Amino acid sequence: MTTARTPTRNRGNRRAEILDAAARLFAARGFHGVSIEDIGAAVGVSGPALYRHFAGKEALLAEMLLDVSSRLRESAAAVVTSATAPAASSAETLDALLDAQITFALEQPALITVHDRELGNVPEPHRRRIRRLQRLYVEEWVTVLAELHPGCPAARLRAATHAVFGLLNSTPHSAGELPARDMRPLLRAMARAAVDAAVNAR
Amino acid sequence: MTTARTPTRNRGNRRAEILDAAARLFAARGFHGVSIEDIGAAVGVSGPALYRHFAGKEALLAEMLLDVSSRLRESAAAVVTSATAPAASSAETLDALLDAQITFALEQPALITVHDRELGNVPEPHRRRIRRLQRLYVEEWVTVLAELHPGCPAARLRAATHAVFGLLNSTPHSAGELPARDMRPLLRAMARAAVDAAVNAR
DNA sequence: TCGAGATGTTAGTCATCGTTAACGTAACCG
DNA sequence: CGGTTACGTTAACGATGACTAACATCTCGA
Repeated sequence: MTTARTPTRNRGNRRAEILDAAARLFAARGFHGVSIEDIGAAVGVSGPALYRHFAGKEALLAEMLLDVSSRLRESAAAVVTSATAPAASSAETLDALLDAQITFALEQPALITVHDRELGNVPEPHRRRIRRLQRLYVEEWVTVLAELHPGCPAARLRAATHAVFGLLNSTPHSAGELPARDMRPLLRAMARAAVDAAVNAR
Repeated sequence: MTTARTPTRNRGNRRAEILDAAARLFAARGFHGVSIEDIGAAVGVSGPALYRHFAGKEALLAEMLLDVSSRLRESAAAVVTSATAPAASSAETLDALLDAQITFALEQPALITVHDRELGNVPEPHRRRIRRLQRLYVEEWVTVLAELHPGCPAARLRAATHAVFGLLNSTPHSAGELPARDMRPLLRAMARAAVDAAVNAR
């Protein structure tokens, strides 16, 4: 519990440390169920110290969600654009998208949880930007799925995408059931099968 | 918007009306993001009137979750026991479980949402009972899945069950994307495929 | 008719919470 | 050195919110 390490402590890490602790707390008890004092205590400082790093509680949440949604979106964009150069099959691109999302869900369950629960608590300037990024991320998936099965209406593909996210983001609920080593292939297999079933019309 | 109908108004309905409104509000803004005043306003009375019907805010939540989890559990028990009499295949039993859960998710999205987010806010006497019912519900599924593929370890089946719940409960997120008429078969197909993929070892 | 019970209302309480203010201190830089 | 910057502290302030108290009203059964 001795927090100090060097006289000049963890310099830029405080912000990240706070964001990390806040994510876990928000995921566990919800945005309004966590106080500024709680977050401070989780990183070893107390209360109003957070205002040295963030403009306020909502700003903290906004930055957190903005970071998550842009990271997701960027990872998807990277996968898709890098795949267009060679004649990569849409199926392979989809697998890459799946793997990226699975990695994120397994490594950052708290962030994933907060990301799809707490958007409503972000004030309006940033709210729109986050929604936009989320929409772009979904559309990335929809585009790939559309190539996989051109006849399928976009609404159905969107619904299927959300369903797959629901499946993959269930990770926090089954925490501890299965080690990540087994969880990853299980989720991959289930998600792939679900996507195929959705895309192959009935 | 004229709320009165007969002089002797909706007698026993007030409680149900309150629970319904509270479920929607909790789903949208989280337990701590909703005030007693908000819930009262949603049913046309104001504030402390709720204490004529519930002991408090937490008691209201407890009753809501207890009701949901026992209804789910009962529906699953009914499906399973009614299926054992004839030589119903496990696959058919699983389909019945799936359909029941899909119906619930499509008809009561708010309840489903609150059910897997807000357990942490239920005080301890009831918390245990709700957890117990949830566990029994999951075990009902696991039992059926185990018959479907005896070699599969129970932990894997449990994880798969949670993943399927995640898929089916994604309904609130894709609200409006697709009409329920199309949503139901889509969810059914995706869930069935996901279950098969999970159970057939790799 | 009248008293009881069920169901509201408004006004107040007490705790909690987000945020600001005022103040320390240690490192760095001229 | 001396002063700025970065980062903390504790003490308030104001708002909100859960819950209680005191007080109507309406329906109904004896």
